Amino acid sequence: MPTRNEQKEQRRQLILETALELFVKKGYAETKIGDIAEAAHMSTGLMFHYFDSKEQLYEALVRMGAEGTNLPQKLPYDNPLAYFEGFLKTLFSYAKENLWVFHMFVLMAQARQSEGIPAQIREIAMQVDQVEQSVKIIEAGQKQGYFRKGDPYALSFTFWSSVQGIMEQLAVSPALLEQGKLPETDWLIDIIRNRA
Amino acid sequence: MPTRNEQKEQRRQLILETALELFVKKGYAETKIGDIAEAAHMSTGLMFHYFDSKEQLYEALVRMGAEGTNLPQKLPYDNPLAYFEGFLKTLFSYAKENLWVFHMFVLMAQARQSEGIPAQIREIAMQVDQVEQSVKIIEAGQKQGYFRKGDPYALSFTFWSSVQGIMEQLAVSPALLEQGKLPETDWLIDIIRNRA
DNA sequence: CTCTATATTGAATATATATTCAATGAAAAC
DNA sequence: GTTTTCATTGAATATATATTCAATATAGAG
Repeated sequence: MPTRNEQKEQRRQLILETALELFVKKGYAETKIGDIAEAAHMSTGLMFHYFDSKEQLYEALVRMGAEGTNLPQKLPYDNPLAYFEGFLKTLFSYAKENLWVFHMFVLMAQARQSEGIPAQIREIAMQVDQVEQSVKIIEAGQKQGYFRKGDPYALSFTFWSSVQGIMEQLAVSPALLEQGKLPETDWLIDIIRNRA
Repeated sequence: MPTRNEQKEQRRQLILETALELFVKKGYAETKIGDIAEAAHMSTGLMFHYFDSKEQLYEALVRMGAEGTNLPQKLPYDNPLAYFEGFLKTLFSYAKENLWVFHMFVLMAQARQSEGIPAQIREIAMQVDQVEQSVKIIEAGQKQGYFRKGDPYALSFTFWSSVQGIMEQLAVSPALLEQGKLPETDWLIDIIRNRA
């Protein structure tokens, strides 16, 4: 691959990373194309050489997120609690080294929930819905006694909303990471664990 | 009080409620003055009869929130777990009947965290920080064996981020409320409870 | 009923910002 | 070394939206 193309791809990547961070910190509308350009050390006009519009740039990010943030479908663990625990451990430790993971997690939720995101982009983000994806697992796990009693949807919703809240906080306050203030995965698993 | 003034106050209140809902659903910049006016069934120009600017309207909301969302300072319970449990119960049941409470809770977090909110407004919101306010209570409660072991700040942060995540979700999906999909307070208390 | 204050509107203005574009520079092709 | 392609810029344009304002309607005071 010629250097020219590599350069182009790197530049594109730089824009995506910069935009992701800003979109998460300030929201879609608050983030000006000029802000992104400045943060990426390039002229505003150049942004449009790489992406046709702000909306398309945002869409590119959401598409990346949709590919990467689904829950693994196969359970490599014999009990479903360990599945969630494994997911959290992986998520936290990986994100700690790759801050964009926090940002992406938050961006996807924003794209799903915030009115004012163009409908077609919302739909892409909707495909990734950990709450829905977990309901069946929780339901089955309840019968085996791993999860506490209660509406499976409410349990799933509570668990994932909590994770979401924590990811958001860490996304905007990375200082907490450096100080090792990360939650233990157990603390969160205990939201759904049956401790009878 | 003459009818004229009452009318004015009601109108002002209507604007505040409408703006609160929209600011939470779409964010500060995404919410146009025209949107608020339309949702409140009035002309855009009239908004400026009641508030000098969009920023001042937002500030008025944050000031209201700063007065209302601090944690009660006196513990009317003999054990600190019951304090948090009482707070959550009150919060959820009251918010269920008064949706603006969800919105206000979320708005305050937004104002605190989102860059792109004017600095002086951020500062007002910063005064309300449940995480900081709870650290000492948790620390003391750990010694008495009520709370699990671990960094008190991390525990407080985890608990409140979880609550935050849930409030956000409920603020944008009130349907969950109607379906009774609310979390049990126990599920959240178990994040911090010591179950040795 | 008349007058005054003020609530309300819709259009005008100012400003911010997304987007376009002509010009320039630099790298690759030949 | 010349030509061609494309990255890059900064200024120009278009558009959206906050804010202002002159005009009108309406409610209360006298």
